[in-house]
Amino acid sequence: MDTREKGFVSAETVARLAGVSRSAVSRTFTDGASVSEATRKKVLEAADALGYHVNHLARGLSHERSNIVGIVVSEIPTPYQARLLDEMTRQLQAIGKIGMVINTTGDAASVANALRQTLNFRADGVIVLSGAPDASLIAASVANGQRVILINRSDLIEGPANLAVENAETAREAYHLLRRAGCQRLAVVSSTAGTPSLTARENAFLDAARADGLTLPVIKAGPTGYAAGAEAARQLYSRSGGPDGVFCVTDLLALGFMDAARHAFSLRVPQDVSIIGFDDIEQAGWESYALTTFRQPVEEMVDAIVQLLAQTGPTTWPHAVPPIKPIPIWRKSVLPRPEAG
Amino acid sequence: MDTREKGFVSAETVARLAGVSRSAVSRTFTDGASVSEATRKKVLEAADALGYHVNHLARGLSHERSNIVGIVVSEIPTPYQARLLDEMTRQLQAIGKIGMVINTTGDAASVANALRQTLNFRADGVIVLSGAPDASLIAASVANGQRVILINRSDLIEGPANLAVENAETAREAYHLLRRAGCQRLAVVSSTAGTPSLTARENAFLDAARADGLTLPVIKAGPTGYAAGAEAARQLYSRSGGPDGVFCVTDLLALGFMDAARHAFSLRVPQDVSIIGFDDIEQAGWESYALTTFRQPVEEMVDAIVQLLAQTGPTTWPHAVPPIKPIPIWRKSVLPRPEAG
DNA sequence: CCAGAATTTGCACACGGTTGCAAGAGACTA
DNA sequence: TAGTCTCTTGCAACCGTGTGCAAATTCTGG
Repeated sequence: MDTREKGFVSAETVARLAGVSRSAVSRTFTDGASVSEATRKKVLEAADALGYHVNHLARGLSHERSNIVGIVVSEIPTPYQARLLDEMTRQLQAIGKIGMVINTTGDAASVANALRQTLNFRADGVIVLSGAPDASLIAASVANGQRVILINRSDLIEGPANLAVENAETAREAYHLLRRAGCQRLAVVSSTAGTPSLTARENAFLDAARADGLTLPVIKAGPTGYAAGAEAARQLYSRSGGPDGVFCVTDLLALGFMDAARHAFSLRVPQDVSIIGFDDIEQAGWESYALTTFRQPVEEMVDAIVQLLAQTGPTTWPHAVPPIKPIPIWRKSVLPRPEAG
Repeated sequence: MDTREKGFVSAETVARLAGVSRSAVSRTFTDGASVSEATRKKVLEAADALGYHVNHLARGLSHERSNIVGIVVSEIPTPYQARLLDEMTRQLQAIGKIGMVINTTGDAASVANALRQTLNFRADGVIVLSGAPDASLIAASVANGQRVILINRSDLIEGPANLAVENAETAREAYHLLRRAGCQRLAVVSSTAGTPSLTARENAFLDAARADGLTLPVIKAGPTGYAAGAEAARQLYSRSGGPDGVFCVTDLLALGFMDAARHAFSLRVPQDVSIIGFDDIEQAGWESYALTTFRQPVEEMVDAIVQLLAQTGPTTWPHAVPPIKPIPIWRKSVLPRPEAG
């Protein structure tokens, strides 16, 4: 071994051991730099012996890219968020970048802090999965040359790209699915979280119903998915005339709703009530639920984002990235169309 | 606004605008440095006008701490992992550090790469949640002064801290719980993933049974939790004499097992079969499952880890951090003791 | 108003890399 | 052998920040 006791080893040390200049070491580890095969070999051997690893922080100083991408997120244990985070870190690594996740509570101050962190670390870009960042702060990020990508934030600010899912169209489709299944008394279940996506789904469903002359109850029984869904069922079925068709703006809400409807009110799904969700989280496919829902094509979404991040060039885009279209997944929580039975 | 068009603004620029030296700017943003109130004010105003943010990469160069902590993980969408990741990022932020997550496939090469990344970014420490890192690579990390914390890796290497959960003791407790519930034909359900934790639980349960003169079937029907659990049930019940008491080394396995037992074989839980899990993921508490299980005290675990990371001083510890004790959570998937009924 | 103490400020170097530039080393041709 | 061309190599400047040291300024007390 060597005599070094603590701290990281630098290119200087490697250079001395290999008997070359510090530049030679640098070039050995820089793609496309000019080094002879002989010195490269000497350098690699010395580096290996000393356990040398290029300092990316220092590299990021002179180079303009840090290869760090900030991911601003909240409620990581939520299946949908976790899935997104998984795909995101994986694909970022595939293009040589690394994700720095910043866990927020979702409120403005917390998100502001998160954005500041990404600026402090000179991140190449920020992906905002949750929370509604202040417009001025986003402007600051963009002004500093940072790429900002918002997911499903409806704020129309110039500069950041906004990856949108077709919430409204899909909610309308959900409405017609339930109608065609023969449902008469519809209801919408949402949560008090009130993110732009959820509100968009809610409103589109209500609008479609209004076009048919119906006004529907909307229940928001709490902030978190499963519990709020269960509570919504309790409220809706505690008196007679409960719905026979329910659109839950989130799969988690749907699963909670289904469990409460079945166990607290002995309702059968879909015979007594048809339930339709949104997201297609893994649990929606479990045998106890077999939830009919709309899949968010996470892989495709992340792919679109990562491509934006990968390209070099201008750091602002027209914020109209083509919206992503969820895919209907038929399982067993919605009655088949009468004529199709 | 200002005339700067692209790129980040540096302390130099702020200094010029404020009419002070660059040192003054640096000191304004350094805790405990000596600056007069007047210049601090001038600097802060200029910084605000320009959108200046201290460059943590540069700061980490001279300073010994980067405030980055690597988190090596795989299968993020798994509820248990997601929960751990959530708590980890949250608590790291609370002590002023930031988590850089590296998503691995779990195999040796992938983990090796992950560790190299943390060295490249001069992370203050690495937390390895999954995968079995090569001993030599860990040694390299430790030699470079990086704190390494392994979670539930049984490898006894000098240097890294190893946070252990009492897998064996808890599995033994599970065995006695099932026996006291009156179960006669026991089985163990595990996965082909074969991580040290899972194997430890498996073996301890089998050993306890062997002490009673029993030999038990162990089914490993696949790598991923839910599907492997369901498949295990299919294998065990496809011929007569299936178990009336099952220990699933993971909650996900238990939920899959339960679903298949109920829906494919019309078995009642717990009347026909008692099922006990491990982890206490959120879904275990859902009404459809009401799984009796052992909770891993994630918050407490992460707290222990973060405390190790927070302290300054030597970068190696005696690897005997006091092991964490899971807490039994009684729900409805195990028969109550006969005499207690 | 002055000496001395206390505080603030700027200079210059360090941190660990990258890179333009010019000089050096071979290789090839005439 | 000289001349030209190509490939390597080292020097030195730079990226943006922290900080020891000495000079400059302000404050305090007489």
